[in-house]
This record gives sequence, structure tokens and C-alpha cells, in this order.
Amino acid sequence: MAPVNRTSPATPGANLTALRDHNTALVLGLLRDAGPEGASRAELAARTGLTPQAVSKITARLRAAGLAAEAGRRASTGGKPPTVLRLVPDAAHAVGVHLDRDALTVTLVDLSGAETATRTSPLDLGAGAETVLDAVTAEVAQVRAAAGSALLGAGVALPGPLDHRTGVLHRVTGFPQWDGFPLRDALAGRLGLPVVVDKDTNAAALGLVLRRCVGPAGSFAYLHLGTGLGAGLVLGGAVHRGARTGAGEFGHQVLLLDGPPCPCGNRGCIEVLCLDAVARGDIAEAARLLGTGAANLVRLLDVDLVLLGGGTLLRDAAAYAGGVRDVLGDTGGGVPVAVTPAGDRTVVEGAAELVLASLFGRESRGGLTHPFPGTSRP
Amino acid sequence: MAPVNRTSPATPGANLTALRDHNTALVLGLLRDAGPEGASRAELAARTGLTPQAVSKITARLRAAGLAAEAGRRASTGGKPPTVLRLVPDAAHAVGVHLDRDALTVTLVDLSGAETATRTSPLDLGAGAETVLDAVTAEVAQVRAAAGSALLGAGVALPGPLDHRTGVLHRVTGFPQWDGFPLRDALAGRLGLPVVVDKDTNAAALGLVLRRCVGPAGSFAYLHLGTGLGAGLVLGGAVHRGARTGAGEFGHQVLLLDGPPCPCGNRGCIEVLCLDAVARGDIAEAARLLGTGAANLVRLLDVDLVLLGGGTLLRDAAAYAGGVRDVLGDTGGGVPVAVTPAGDRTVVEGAAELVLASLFGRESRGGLTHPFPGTSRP
DNA sequence: TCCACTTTGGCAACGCTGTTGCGAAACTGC
DNA sequence: GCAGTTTCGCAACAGCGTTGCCAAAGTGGA
Repeated sequence: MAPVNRTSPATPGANLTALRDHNTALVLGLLRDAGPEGASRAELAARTGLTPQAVSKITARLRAAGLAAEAGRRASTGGKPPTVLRLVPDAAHAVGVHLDRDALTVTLVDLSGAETATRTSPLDLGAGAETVLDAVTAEVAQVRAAAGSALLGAGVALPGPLDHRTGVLHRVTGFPQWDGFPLRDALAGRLGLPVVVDKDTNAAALGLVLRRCVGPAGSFAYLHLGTGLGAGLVLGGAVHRGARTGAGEFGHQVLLLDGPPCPCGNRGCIEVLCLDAVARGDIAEAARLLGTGAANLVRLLDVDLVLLGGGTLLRDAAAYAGGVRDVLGDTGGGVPVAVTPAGDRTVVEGAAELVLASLFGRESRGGLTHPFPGTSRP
Repeated sequence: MAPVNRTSPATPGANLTALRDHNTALVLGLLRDAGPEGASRAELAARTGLTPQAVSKITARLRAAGLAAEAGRRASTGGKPPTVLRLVPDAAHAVGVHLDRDALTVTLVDLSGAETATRTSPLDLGAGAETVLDAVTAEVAQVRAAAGSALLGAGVALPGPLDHRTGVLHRVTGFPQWDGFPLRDALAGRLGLPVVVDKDTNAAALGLVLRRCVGPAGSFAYLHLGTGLGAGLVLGGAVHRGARTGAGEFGHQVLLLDGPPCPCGNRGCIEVLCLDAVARGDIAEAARLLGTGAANLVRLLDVDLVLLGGGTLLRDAAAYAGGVRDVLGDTGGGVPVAVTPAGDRTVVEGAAELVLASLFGRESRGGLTHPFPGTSRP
């Protein structure tokens, strides 16, 4: 029987290793959330519910692995002044790759999620696997040079549909030639790095989780209006992908029964209606449609927040946000609406976080932790 | 610092107690799933990923607490024949209460979920808190007599909106006088039992989870067409309630932009369209509308299954199932559609499961386990 | 009939987890 | 200067699942 049951059964039993990794990731996540201000051991104990002694042990391991460091003291509140612990961002890096229909963006981020180097170049996603992989490999090589420490892997975000678990693409909208291509394994072989593949909207949503746009158990919807319309869903603090990474097909929600036909085969999809409005230059109507879809989503899932992004939307961000807010204010119970704070880098940042998320215990629900080397069992 | 951190922080650290309770609940859940056929220790070990020795210890605790028992042997497969372990259903019971607009149903179930006694009586949900609570108390008293063992608590299901965590009702549709009523605490005081309150659709969905309509980490949507239209969502094996128990407002998904007005204030809600079709006797159209909404939901959430229920729907179950299946077959990627196997008892059975779920580790995600007395730490 | 083999499952020792008990360090406030 | 508070580590501890080992009880071949 395997000592660590990470890949085994549907509902896994937990052993001491899993317990330890869970708590380690939790503390590491809190340290990242604390940012440059850091956090004291006592604070970490209060937030995790663990005893101070347990936190001391865990942070000692993290310090030994080089992931955390003491950083001075804070003012006393009547007793011994707390020692500040901080994440060491340079301890490791991750690469994010955003494959869009006409552009390739590659970034290098450190453990805190800060971008160290970012490169964007034009790309024809339909140019064939070899060409695209060559371009990705070249760009990643450029960016890699900036990493002074361990490179944990590369996260790749692209339009779906695809299978996140296996890293195999399906019939990527507009580029049927990718159907069945094992992108994860192909790229992992080229780069010599672990690779994670996900839909662009899911990656974006994950990146926004790690930017703490909502609390640790909160939920939100990220709506992405670019050349298409999609959504990334975060429910209970974790990205909801569904069984086949199919969740988030927001663009083909039918909003107008028996409405105009959509290339997907349905009629009255929100994407067709919305893109039509955009093409007519009627941003107010596009925003109203987006808001109506968002209100449906809010009512169905009771999310805490709606975040907006995507190239088309960001060109008139204020107008869209206002329009969506108007609809949601009437019927959505006052759920807040905001534009992604990461702008047009939302997706590529999220792609890099695909690699980092497991270190901080922000994997999909129930998903166990992938511990950092040196923090796991001897 | 509390030794057991069950109620504390947003993202809880796990200690040995939590670990033990988690694994205990997991094994107990597998025993329940195994039903009268039972399961051997070796099977449980394989399914949980725990070592056989750990399973032996856990099942020994469960047997000592009276929750499990040995039940003969199975045929050998080439070695020592396995000893069958079975859940002891009579070890404890739970009460389920379904408060509908015009009827009250109360049931008593054992640990396996089997109904021991069920009573239905007419009720006017608008008759005032005292009258309704009197009726519930009287019916529960009748049913309690059939419980020969420990009664764990009562689960109450009723139309929303309400707050599951606090057990406080909001503006229950059609009965505004309930707004702000602390149903859980009021009823707990009357019955002298722990009480859990939830929306009828969520309770139904939970009950269907425990009936193993999907796998342990699967997801489905339960669509309930009665006097209104709502949904219960199960994502990743757990009921998704949202931050304010507001999730599942399927009835007020806008399906026809600028369509006919709905009492909720919107236009073109699926509930209005669907109930209109029902009133006209046009079941095919009602089913097509339901199917369109279901297809939206399937696309958004990538669920594995759509289950149908509710009084109105069950009167023409085959017609609705067929109509929904037709729409989903075209555009839903072939997601299976079925009618709830529990029929008109779906909700009341689920209400009882609200109490039992925590024993089997089927709480909301991340939610820790509420161990059975005697299985927890000495 | 015997023996090798497989499978199930328990006993005892073990390693590792977080916890508890206790004390040192370092600051505030009287 | 002393009491009180807060932070945090060392050492001993209880309890978790794991490992090593063995007994029990069947199958199947010689």
C-alpha cells in the first residue's frame, strides 16, 4: 500500500503525511497572503486554529527549506514583541504561458506571484502544433534566464474546450486541428518541466483567487469578454472545473429563447447577442446583456463577487462595469462588480498560478497538496 | 487553544482528531453505501487508500460504538475468505420534516436512510409560526415513538430563501410573515433535539447524494418543479449552497430577454414561462423550457447528471424527462436525465439526511465531520 | 494427502503528527 | 523594580496511521 495516497481513490483517506502537507500548505498560503508585511507565529496560529507550538514546528520546516524567513519584529502589544515571518518570494519561480488566438504571452513569476519578466509576441494559434510549440519553447527559454532559483513548472492557459486533468485539448473553438493533441505532455517533454494546462478563464479565476479578490472560502465569477465570452467560476475558494473541465461555458447560455442562431448550434446564446451588440458599437446593450447573464449566474450560484475582464471588455471597462452593475443592482441582491485588477495580464498571471496553487493549498476542492521539495517527509 | 478546531477559522488547520474523524466518517460512509451486502476490511482499505491495518482499527472503533457489525463471510477468492462488515442501521435514527406550502410531511429514517415511519398532513404555511410549530411538534412526537434508539436530530426542509448556517428564514416566497424567524432555534427548543434547516431543493439534492445517484466526487443538478421551480446543486460530491444559502435560484433564470414579467421583478424568468405552459396544459413546451434551462446549467457547471422531481413534474414524469432529454441530447453533450428515484418523498428523505450527512463525511466541502458519540476521542 | 501459495486480518513496535506543560525572553505599566 | 502580558521554544506526551510479522483459512497442483 502506498504510503502517500495522493492519486488513489475517489474519496481519499488521509494519513499523517497528508495532514502535515495540508497544514504546511495552509501556513505557506497565509504567509503569501500576508505579503511583505508578514505575519507572526501567533497570528498564524490564530488563523489556522492550530496551536502556537504546531505553527512553530511548521514554520521551522519552512525556514529550513528556504521558503520563509524571519524579518524583524513588530511593536509590542503589551508583551514580548512578535517576530515577523515572511515568505521568501525568490525561493522558487513559475512560468505562465497564455496561448491566445493571435498572441502568445509568457511570464515568469516568483512565489509571491510578482512578475519578474513578461514577453508578448504575435502568434497564429492555427499554424500547427510544431510551429506553436516552437514559439512557446523559444519564449519560455528567454524568460527562464531571469529565474535565479528553482523553476517549479509551467502553466498554460488557452481557449477551451480541453481536459485539465490529462492536459489533452479538444476541439478548440475555431481551431479544430488541435482536437486530441496532448499539449501537456508534449510541452513537458520540450521544456523539461512539469506542465499544467487549463482553460484561459479558469486560469484567470485561479490567479484572482491568489490575489485574494475574495476570502479563502469565498466565491466569485470571472466573466471574460474577448473574441468570445466565457467564465471562470470559483466556488468555496476553489476553481470549479466540472468533471470534464467543461464548466464555465457562459457564452452559450441561452438568453433569448428561439433567438438568432449561434455557430454552436443553439439559438439566442448570450455570446451571439453580446458580440452582435459589440459589433454594432452598442456597448450599453452589450453590457446589459452581460449583466443579465451575470444576474442569472449570481442567482444560480450565490457568488460573492463578479469580476470582469478580457480584451474587448477592457477597452471600455468602465462602461461595461457600470452596465453590469445596473442590472445586478436591480435584481442581483447588490453583489459587487469589479474589473480585474490584473488587466490584460489576468490570464497569463493565472497561468503561472496553475503551478503555484498546489503549494498554497488552493487546488480544486478535496485536491490534496503538492508539497514543496524539502518540506515533505524526510 | 481548543483541542478540536471545528468552528474556528475560515480555512482550518487539521489536527489528529480531525484526521481521525475524517477517516472514521469516510469508512462509515462506505459501509452505508455498501448497503446490506456489506464490505470487507480489505475492500474498505482499497477504496479509502488507507492501509488494511488502519481500517481494522477504525472498524474496531465503529463496532465498539455499535455502528458496525460483522455479518458472516464471503466466498474465498483464493485465500482466506473476507469477513463482511455491515452498517447497523438501527444504531441511530433521524427525523425529516418537509414544510411545504400546503402540507407537512414528517418521516423517521434509520442510519441507512430507510424510512421507518412517515406521516403526511395538510398544513397552511401561512397560518403563523405558533400554529405551524405546534403541528410540527405534534407530528414529530408521533413519529419519534417508532425510534428504538438514539435520535440524532431533526432536519427541516422548506421553500427558501433562508440561511442554512443560522437556521433563520428570510422572505419565504408567498409567506412574508416568516421573514427573520429563527426556525432552527425555535424548533430545537420545542423538540429538545438538534435541528438543521435547509431549502427544500438542497435537502432533496443531499438525499440524492446519499442515495448514490452519482459517485462520491460527482456532480448533478436536481430540478424541482412544484408550485415553483428551483434547483439543488451538487458539485464535487457536496451540496453547493453559496455564501447565503441563495444558490439554486433556477426558477428566476432569465431565458427570454424582455419576456413576460415575473412576480420577482424580472422579465422572462424560466419559472413564469414554464408555469404558464403548465397552466395551458402544454407539457411539451414546459419540458422544452425546462430542458433549455437545464442545458444552460449543464454547460455552465459541467454536471454529470440531471435529476427531475417535484409534484407538478411527477404527475407527468415521463413526458418531462423525455422533453428535457431531447433538448439536452442536442446541445448538452449527452448528459443523462432521470426522474428522482424517491418520488414525492425526495424532499422529506433529504431533510432527514441533513442530520445524517455529517456522520458520513458528506457535509459541504471543507466542512469537517461531526463524529458519532463513542467514535470520537475518549 | 500434502505442500506451496494467496488472501485476510490482528498484534506489537514504530515514526511522526499535533498537543501539553513549563519556562525563558522581552516588552508595558504601575 | 516588580507584576503582568505576550511570544515562542524545549521536552515529554498521547494518539494517529504505518510497518513488520504472524496466524488463520481458503485454493490449487503434485
